[in-house]
Amino acid sequence: MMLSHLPIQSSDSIDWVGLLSGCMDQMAAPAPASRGGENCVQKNKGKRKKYVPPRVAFHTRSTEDILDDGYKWRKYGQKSVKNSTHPRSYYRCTHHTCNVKKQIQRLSKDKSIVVTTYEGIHNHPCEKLMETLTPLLKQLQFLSRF
DNA sequence: CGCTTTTGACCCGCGC
DNA sequence: GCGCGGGTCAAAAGCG
Repeated sequence: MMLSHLPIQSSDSIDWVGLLSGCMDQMAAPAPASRGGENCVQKNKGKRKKYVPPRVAFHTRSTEDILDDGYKWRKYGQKSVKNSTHPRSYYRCTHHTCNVKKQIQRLSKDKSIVVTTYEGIHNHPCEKLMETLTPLLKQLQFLSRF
């Protein structure tokens, strides 16, 4: 899991709100069927509820809406929510193999706070992260020899 | 030219 | 059963 890597620049505080439901054991999220009626995978099978994908939410103090966390996101919707004057944006990871979603919302109380909610786990490596990490890892390996 | 964003419509779950 | 709120789709426009 790589969740603590976020290279957040313009934020001075991150509060985990976070629900880590189901944790990492169900990271292989089944691809959603087309749209509409088929997306409710295993409704009442056994005692499982509904299949809740692992979901993580955290608050970030930032003036920017979009936190570049190393992955590429494509926006697919925007909705105004109740209890908030600001709209909520829906993003999806652009990797075809990876159906991780995230939604970004601003607090109506404090518009300098951005709530980012991740849903699902990336099942592919993050190139940007690797670029950053590789030289560090090499250095670590080198240093650990002494 | 290909990919992303925008935006209204559509669909579904849930509460009443 | 119906209405509302919230999530997603998809066509068209926009941008590099």
